[in-house]
Amino acid sequence: MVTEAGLRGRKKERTRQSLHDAALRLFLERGFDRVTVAEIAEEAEAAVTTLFKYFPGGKVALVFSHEEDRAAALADAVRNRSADTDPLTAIEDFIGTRLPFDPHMDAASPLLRLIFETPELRAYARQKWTDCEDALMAVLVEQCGYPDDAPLRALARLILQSPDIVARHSTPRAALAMIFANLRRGWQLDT
Amino acid sequence: MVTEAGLRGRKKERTRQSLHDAALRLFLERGFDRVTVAEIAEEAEAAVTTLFKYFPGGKVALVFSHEEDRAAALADAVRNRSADTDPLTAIEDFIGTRLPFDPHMDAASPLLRLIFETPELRAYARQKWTDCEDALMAVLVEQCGYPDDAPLRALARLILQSPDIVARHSTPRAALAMIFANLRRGWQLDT
DNA sequence: CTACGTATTTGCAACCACTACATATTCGTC
DNA sequence: GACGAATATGTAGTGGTTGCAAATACGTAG
Repeated sequence: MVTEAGLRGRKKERTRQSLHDAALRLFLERGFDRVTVAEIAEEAEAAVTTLFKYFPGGKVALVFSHEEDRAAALADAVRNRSADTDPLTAIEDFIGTRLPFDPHMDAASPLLRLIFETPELRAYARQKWTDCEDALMAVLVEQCGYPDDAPLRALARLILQSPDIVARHSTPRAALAMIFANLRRGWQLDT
Repeated sequence: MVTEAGLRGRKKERTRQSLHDAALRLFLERGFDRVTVAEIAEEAEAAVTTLFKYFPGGKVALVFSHEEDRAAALADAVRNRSADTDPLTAIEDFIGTRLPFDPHMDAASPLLRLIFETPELRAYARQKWTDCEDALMAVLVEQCGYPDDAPLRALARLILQSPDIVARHSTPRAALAMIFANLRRGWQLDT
């Protein structure tokens, strides 16, 4: 999403950023539930109602400022994969790029710690993945021959759990690979 | 859990039941988020504070009155399985007994419809399963030889998603069997 | 540069889930 | 019947979230 042109657009972006920054600063300083939305608004020099206009997802959404249409991106990644790549590998790669980068550096990242240790935030992050279920299943049905839809829906569901599963792991990518190896063996999609 | 003896115990049970009944009646009549806890308390002739004393889980918990220590029950089911049953089958059977019974009868059940169509309630039901993750992984580690813990944690996670996955299915048990067949092939535990 | 229409912001009041606390009531028991 | 412990109640919050009408700021046409 590109920043709107004009003074208005710039101010909008600045306000959004200001709210996001204020929220992160206060959350990291005091912990998620020791900060009120009123305080965030004040710190960002905005009204509470403005805050909710920018982040309809509420307090939790303030942490995740850069939203993407992940479902569409995931579906694209599978459809436009290179010829020598099977669907599951394309999905694995896609998820891999959305994972915390360096295991040691990121494990120490205060923001990741905050998200990991705050149930509400973790649930939100997880749901952003599971919201892709319908899209993922659609693309699986389209790309893999399979007698029934049910196993593919189950597979989609299980795949979308993997980011949250490996997030607590010390080597997320390795854990992801292990899960995908087992899923591949279990479902045998190939085609 | 057995009802406590004496007048006191009987009244406690009656109050709890009264709150549960009132909540279900109102929820089914108007929908979950069109009912306030104040209304439920009034309908049950109790104070709001009393309501929260009985259901610390809040509004959602009012729907699920009979709580069990599911984690312990699941672990027991695996440990005390008959000699010719493997761990995964024991788990599958356990989950099977906690699923909605008759597919046609239950699909029409207003209560199940309510739970299914109310995100908050579905999330609560799902979490009661996923809360068993640690216990299930512990028992898997104990019962199955496996080089690393990580795949078993992933397996536990995926297994505990299955109840929610198959809940929307027209033939939950068949769907469950299919998922477990794939998981079995994928993880190859067999001991 | 000015005035007007529209997008955005603001403060206010309200709703509701949930909690802390002090007070009252009820049950079991002596 | 009286006393102590468990339970219930009402009140008064806190805090997230929303609706609304008034105020403000931006873009633009004249």
